[in-house]
Amino acid sequence: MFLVTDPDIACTPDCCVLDTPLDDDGAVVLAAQLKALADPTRLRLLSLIATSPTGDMCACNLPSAVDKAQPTVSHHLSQLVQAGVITREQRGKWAWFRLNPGCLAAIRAALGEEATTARLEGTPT
Amino acid sequence: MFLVTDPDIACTPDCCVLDTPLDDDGAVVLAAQLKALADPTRLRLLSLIATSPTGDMCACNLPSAVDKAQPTVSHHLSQLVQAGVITREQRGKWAWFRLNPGCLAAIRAALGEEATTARLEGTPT
DNA sequence: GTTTCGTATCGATTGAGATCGATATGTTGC
DNA sequence: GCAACATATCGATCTCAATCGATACGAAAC
Repeated sequence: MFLVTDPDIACTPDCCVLDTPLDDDGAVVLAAQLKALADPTRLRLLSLIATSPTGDMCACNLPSAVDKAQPTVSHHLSQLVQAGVITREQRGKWAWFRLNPGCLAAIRAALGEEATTARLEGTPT
Repeated sequence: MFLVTDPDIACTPDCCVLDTPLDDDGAVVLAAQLKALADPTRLRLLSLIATSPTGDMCACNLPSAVDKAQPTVSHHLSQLVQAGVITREQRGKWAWFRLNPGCLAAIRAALGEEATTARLEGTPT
């Protein structure tokens, strides 16, 4: 299994699938990023955290919010943190999570910038 | 398993994880889209097709290009077509594949538009 | 220290998916 | 019709991941 622990590395897939053919290593890294997002429960957790009025969310509220057991939610949150999509902060005995917007932006960039898409569609920029 | 066959449905996850909390159904649809991309071999196939000078690619060249057996490549191409990311066209006995740019754009949109990310980062638009 | 509570880890189960050899399907050319 | 070739499907194997009960870890309160 491919592990990404450094958020700076995790969130800079400095490639775009529409620009140059993806090499093997680049494909593995980007696939790991996408895999972290490609689960309904993780997407819901991410969305709950991202849309929170305060911008962060306590882990204690999440199991009931997504209707999953506490170990399951903890597992998914770890995956999201490891991928760099969210960050974890310990406050007393509670764990709070916050979106790392740059990571999502990097993934979007790897899936093609607006300009590139426009070029492929023949739309003048 | 969740199946998406209609490209129009497949490519319009009309939600954004950063705008409103994702409901269960929306999460399943978006996760299916991302799962189609979350594989190194599929990303390489997608990249090869997207960056081809002519914009399309014959299936006959792909197994050697990604160093996988023909059934494996056929399987992955089917997944990409089913997800709506690429389209298939039969020319004689050859199958040609082409990028569907709108699908990638829709996925990027579901992962947050630039404006939304800027708002979360506090950057004035 | 002990209790209480929140979270992470462990262990087991279950299901999904990546891979490929063998084979079927379909198209072209003879 | 048949032969040759391109692609898809089948079937089996193997690996990985989602889930959750039980339990360990850790912090706060008493």
